[in-house]
Amino acid sequence: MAILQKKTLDGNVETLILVILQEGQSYGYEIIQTLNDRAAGVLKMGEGTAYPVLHRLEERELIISRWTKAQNGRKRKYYRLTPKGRRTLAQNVQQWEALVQLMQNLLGSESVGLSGVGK
Amino acid sequence: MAILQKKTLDGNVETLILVILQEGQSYGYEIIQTLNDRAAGVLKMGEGTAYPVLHRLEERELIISRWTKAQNGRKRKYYRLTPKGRRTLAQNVQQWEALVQLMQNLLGSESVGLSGVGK
DNA sequence: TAACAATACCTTGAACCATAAAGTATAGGT
DNA sequence: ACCTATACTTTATGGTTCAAGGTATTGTTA
Repeated sequence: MAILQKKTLDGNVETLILVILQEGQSYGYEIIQTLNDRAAGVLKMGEGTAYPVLHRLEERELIISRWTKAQNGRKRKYYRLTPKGRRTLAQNVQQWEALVQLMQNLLGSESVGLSGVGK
Repeated sequence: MAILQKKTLDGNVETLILVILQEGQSYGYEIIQTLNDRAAGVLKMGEGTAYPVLHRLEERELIISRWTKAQNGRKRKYYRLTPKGRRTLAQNVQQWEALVQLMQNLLGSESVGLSGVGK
């Protein structure tokens, strides 16, 4: 059960968060849980990673926030995508797909992985 | 024809170079050309990116170098994988595959990309 | 022959990113 | 009274890519 290391994840956290928000508004704490849940053990994103990214995204106007008071009495900062954020997400996905193609292109020919990594 | 941005590529240059070297020994200048050729316009890696990575890889003993004098009279520093490098490559590939699964998992449900990125 | 392009290496500085760690605050349960 | 879970924040650190600038040699072209 490989846990994704920092360098593997590098550059994709932004996209991951945008994807979650594309499915509907959410707040930091929930976004982290959603991601870690859906990643099924592969990902353990901490708050120190997610919150700075959210702030960066808002500064770039890809998302906007709104403070709310939840039924449980807690304050939550809900985020949702802006049109600009939607466009950026689509571009990120294109970048991702280009990278996948490149990597598959290079990894494909040789039988790398799948062997030789015994404990 | 999307050109891979820095952040997209982040963390994968090491793997890319290890893959090339797994196919046989090579030297910096040639590795760069090979990668850019095979990337077919998606990647334009510069020397300032590749050489530091090669030095880092050698320091970590994932590759070893050997100076040679080529037929054209030029000096080349040939690199080849060490067993440790081979293991690391295999691990990197595993990490990559885990990331691909995660991303596909999250991107799959919604129709992201493929539209909305005009011009 | 002088100039240039291609080959081949190197280093430095800036910018960016993920992350651990430490901190604040509140609600609810034991 | 204490602890856990929820919820947000900031700072400091280390790692990465990359543009830019630099050296040196070979072969080609004006």
